[in-house]
Amino acid sequence: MTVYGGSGDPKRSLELLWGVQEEKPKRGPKPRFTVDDIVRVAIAIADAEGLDALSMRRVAGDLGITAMSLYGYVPSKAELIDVLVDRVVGEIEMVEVAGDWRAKLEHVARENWRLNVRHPWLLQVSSSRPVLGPNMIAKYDYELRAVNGIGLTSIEMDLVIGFVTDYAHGAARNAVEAAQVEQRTGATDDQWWEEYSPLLEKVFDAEKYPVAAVVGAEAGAEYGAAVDPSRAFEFGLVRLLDGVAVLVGSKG
Amino acid sequence: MTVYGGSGDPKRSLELLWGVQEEKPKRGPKPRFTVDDIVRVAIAIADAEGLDALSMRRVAGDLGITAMSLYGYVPSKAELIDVLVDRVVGEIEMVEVAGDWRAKLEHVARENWRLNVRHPWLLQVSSSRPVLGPNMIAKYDYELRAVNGIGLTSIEMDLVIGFVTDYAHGAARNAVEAAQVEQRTGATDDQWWEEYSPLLEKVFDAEKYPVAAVVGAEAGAEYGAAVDPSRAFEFGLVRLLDGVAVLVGSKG
DNA sequence: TGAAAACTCCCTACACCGTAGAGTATTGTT
DNA sequence: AACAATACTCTACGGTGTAGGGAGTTTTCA
Repeated sequence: MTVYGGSGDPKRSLELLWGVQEEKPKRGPKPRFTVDDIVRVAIAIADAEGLDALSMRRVAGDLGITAMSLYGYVPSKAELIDVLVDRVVGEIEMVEVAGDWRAKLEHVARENWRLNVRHPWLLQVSSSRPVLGPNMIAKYDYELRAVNGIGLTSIEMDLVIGFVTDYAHGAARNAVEAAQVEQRTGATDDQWWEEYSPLLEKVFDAEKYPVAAVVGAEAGAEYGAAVDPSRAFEFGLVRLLDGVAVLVGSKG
Repeated sequence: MTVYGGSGDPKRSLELLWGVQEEKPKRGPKPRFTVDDIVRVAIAIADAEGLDALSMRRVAGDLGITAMSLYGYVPSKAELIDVLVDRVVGEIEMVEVAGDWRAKLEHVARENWRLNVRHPWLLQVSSSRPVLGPNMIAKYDYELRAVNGIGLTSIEMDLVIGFVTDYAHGAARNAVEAAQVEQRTGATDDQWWEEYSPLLEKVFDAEKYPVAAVVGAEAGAEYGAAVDPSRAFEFGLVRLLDGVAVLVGSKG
């Protein structure tokens, strides 16, 4: 279900990511493709149809070769995914944001949100022991600079960045799932609720759960759905920055 | 990869969850098991070996029957997972916490964290349009009561609870992945880093990324690893509650 | 100018997955 | 005893990642 990055040979993954080339082969037929071709096709598949659709057979098929031929370019699927991740991480807009740390940090959160919404399959790739490709490192440095020189220790800087990026990932996950659920089930939120609510009313005891009854009803009416992920992101972002502000303020 | 809850027939799922029984059959052989037996076995498998190991064949095998026999109890795997989720959600400790909203909200966050760490496969089940079983509803009501009567609107209460639970889920996800990566790769963080760092040093340009170099080194030394998810959770929890406090304070 | 080496790519196979469809065994009712 | 209803099994399909071995193509060296 969840796919794991960094599972393959770290050496080979790093070589792929940083373009370190062992001396290239002299004899034998020329490869028809490059790793770059494969990565491009793979990202297209994952973006359009999700990580479930990204199989070795599918990638190979789109290139016009067989699954096993890919193993001449890439040691296994795990390393391929490592490369995909670092590739799209490079899409993060790493501009110098005018203003204070808060403006910069907000931009960091929004860029992380955007990245994950644009490439939802990223949310399914585990990030423990990530393979540190060039774009991943550039991103880490860029994000740290948002909170550099405002009185935080290195540890605090690292924790704050983790806090912000994790939040953005979680919020993006909710947004992506909400967007996909309609397509997956073939029913809009309205249609779903129309079928679901009469069934639920038979079993839900509004007297036993008065708070849930009131809040659930009001929230549903306000959102026009069970949840509104985009609004939740904006709401949480303010709380989050307020919370960091308390920390920063305590250093002054 | 990600598994989707609530994909099956909502009617049948709700019946399973709320124990609504169609009149039970008179003729034919007695069922050997109950849905409860199946759920218990399935949770044991998922807890011990993850959601990937939870196949219909595996559950059936553990019960001593064949995969297809399960379809007499449960319409499909999707509904089974719906039931699993509501079942473990019932483990949340819904006690009246002494103190103010902050103490209550902290308890909510910790219980969500604990639940997801204890049943890591929960993190792989999509939560859009969740099937609202009895335990899910009880949890929602319980959590809302933590922020009831402190001047927030219904919408704000809903958003705050979403903010807190989403945070706990994300933090738990990191903790679970960090714990699993060692088992999965057969290498401790130390071993991994010993093999990885010399390779990375060849490609990492400390002059190009001075902030990342300093912070990464200090953080690594402090944690004794690349990350410390438990510490990150505690750190973020304080920021998060501080941020909510700003909102609550503005209502006073 | 062969022959051999090196390389890319294909084919087959394995053990899994969820579940459709059809068949069999067991039980209760008439 | 006959029949109906149910529980369960068996087989099959199209999918997964990738191991192993063979086929075909290009370059190098004698």
